[in-house]
Amino acid sequence: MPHHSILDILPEQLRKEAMEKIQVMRFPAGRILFSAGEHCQGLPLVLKGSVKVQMTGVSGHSIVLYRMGKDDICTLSIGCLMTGRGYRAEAVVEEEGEAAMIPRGVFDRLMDQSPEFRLGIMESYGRRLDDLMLLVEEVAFHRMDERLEEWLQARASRGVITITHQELAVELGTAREVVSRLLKELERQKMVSLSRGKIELTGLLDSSALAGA
Amino acid sequence: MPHHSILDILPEQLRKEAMEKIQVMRFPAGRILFSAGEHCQGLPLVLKGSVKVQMTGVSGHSIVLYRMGKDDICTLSIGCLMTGRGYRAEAVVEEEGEAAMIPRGVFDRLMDQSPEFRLGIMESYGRRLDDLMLLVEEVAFHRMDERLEEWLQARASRGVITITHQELAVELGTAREVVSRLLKELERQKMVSLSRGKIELTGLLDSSALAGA
DNA sequence: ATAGTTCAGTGATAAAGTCACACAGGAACA
DNA sequence: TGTTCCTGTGTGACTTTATCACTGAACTAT
Repeated sequence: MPHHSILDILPEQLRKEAMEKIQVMRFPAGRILFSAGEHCQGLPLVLKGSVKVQMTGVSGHSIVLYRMGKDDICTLSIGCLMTGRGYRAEAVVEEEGEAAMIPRGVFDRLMDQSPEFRLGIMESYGRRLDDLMLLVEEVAFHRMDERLEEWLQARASRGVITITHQELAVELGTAREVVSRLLKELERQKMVSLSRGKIELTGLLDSSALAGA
Repeated sequence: MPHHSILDILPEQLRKEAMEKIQVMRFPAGRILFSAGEHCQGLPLVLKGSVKVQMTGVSGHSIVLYRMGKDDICTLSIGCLMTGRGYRAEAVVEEEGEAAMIPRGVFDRLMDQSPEFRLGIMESYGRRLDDLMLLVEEVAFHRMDERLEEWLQARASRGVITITHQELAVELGTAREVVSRLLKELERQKMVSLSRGKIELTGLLDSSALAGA
């Protein structure tokens, strides 16, 4: 493996000590790591898979804030741990994977002893800040039809996406009806073909066709 | 003073070493600390006054992301320093004040040697994350008229606010025309009275009247 | 006073969000 | 093999917000 987890690059002595107190847990897709209002039980460091973090507004509408992948530590949890306040958002496993649950004491010790670990934490924070700033800009200033098309293209590894309009609305932070209408318009333009719970990219949006051509 | 700067609580030896390499600078209101695209020249730690951070979208519209106050370190700068990439946003001094410019080496040393400093940094990051998450929720799900009223009330220390509609539009991440129309409607409802560059709170919005009563 | 600049107001139109409801596709079950 | 139920989708009507294109008002400098 060319890539090591942030825990693997610790000095041997420190690593051994840490690993004794860290539990590694497997998470199936769909598993909720924490919900809004709950209190922090330890810092999840994602080792494999991906987790999406979303929040629900007073209106009851939700929006996906960002995703965590390999070597991301949950910066939200750090904040909750420090302040003792509950989570403001919810974390849901998207691709099954595993995470190391780091207890507070170990976290403090690693921050104290390892420059590499510190760097990893700062990078996680940096990514989160960047993600959120970009999201604010998107939500505030970009048109919904463009955002939808971009989202579809970004996930178009295969030509078919399995998702409901409601879930897609949460991804974009809008209402289900808006997504349904925009998708219908894309279908009229022969860019997608729709069926229950499924979106097939067909026209200019279908990058897999281009790759295969 | 009951409150000490994060630098004051460092152990004496460390503090002396650090202060030798840290420049304290005064900033007048309106002064731009950094602009989008620029590269990081050092980490500003706000000692006094306040700084607003705003970003401009491709469309040319801007939005205020968050504000920094006493003891906030510019988390955006940490990220820029680490990755070597340019700033994505712009920082403007709002209330004149002063900031300590911490060079990279000193920052690394303080992170290594001082748990108190580390805690301060993590708290700054936590606040930023919180601010941005709340902002996303606001922008995505709240109505503009409510957001405008809340903004006005939050700043209504005195009954008069000195701001142009354009500046207010940037605060809320919308267009100047929208602000003008909503304000005009508030004026019809006797909540405010408008004049060039000035908004006077008069009706239910005027908390200073309540306090004085 | 005059010219130039910044601010504010407003109509027309397009995009997006809300509300209310109809209907379609599957799953479960009799 | 229907019938029932649930979830997902489509759509009309209406409101709110964004955009475009102007007009005119208020201040500034000469």
